[in-house]
Amino acid sequence: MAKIFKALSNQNRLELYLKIAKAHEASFETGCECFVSDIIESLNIGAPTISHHIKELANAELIYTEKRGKFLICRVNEDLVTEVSKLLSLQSSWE
Amino acid sequence: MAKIFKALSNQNRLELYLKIAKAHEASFETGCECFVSDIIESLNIGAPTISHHIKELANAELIYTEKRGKFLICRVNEDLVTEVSKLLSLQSSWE
DNA sequence: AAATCAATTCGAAAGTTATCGAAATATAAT
DNA sequence: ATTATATTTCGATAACTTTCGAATTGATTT
Repeated sequence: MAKIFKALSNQNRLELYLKIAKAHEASFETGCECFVSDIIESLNIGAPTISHHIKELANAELIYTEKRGKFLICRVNEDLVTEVSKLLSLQSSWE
Repeated sequence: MAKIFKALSNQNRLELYLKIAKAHEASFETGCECFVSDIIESLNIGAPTISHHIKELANAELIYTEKRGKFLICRVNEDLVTEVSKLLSLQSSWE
């Protein structure tokens, strides 16, 4: 569980995740996909770093990735986010 | 926000937080308090490290601390946890 | 087949973090 | 007053992270 928090603990990685989540939302009807190449421009870090961050998000299972041609597609793992959310909600439901 | 996740991204620190939360729950009627000295024994790290971790949790505003005599009392900041939980819930409410 | 484009791998630099033991501080108990 | 207890500060070290540029791979376009 700490692993999941760790994946979101870096500013750029959190933004990356939120962008994937947002793209997910925007393209819901077209299949919930997100191309990394679109994201690279909007974050102020290089492609190798993004590649590394994506791997960490995927490793924490916060996102799923899939190679399509020369592009990489990212989708959020909604179930996991729901779980984390539930754990935290539990923590604050005692009053 | 990444700061909050970072505070929970270390295994020992997360356990520490959960113990504080749990003690909080258990001692609700007696004032929602938690003594650090009780926790030290159950985690496998030294007192200086615990002191450091507590400072980080407090710095992220996940907990409040208060010195009572020679003891330190920790309380969880329920509002903040609720906020994080809400943010995450939003992320997974698109379907 | 050559050029282009997206992404990855590699190696390195700089910065941050977790943890420790020893010493210090502050409060409480004897 | 001395001793014991809880926590903090300090300095050090080892491990980890973020980020980069250069080189590489794999796929598409020309």
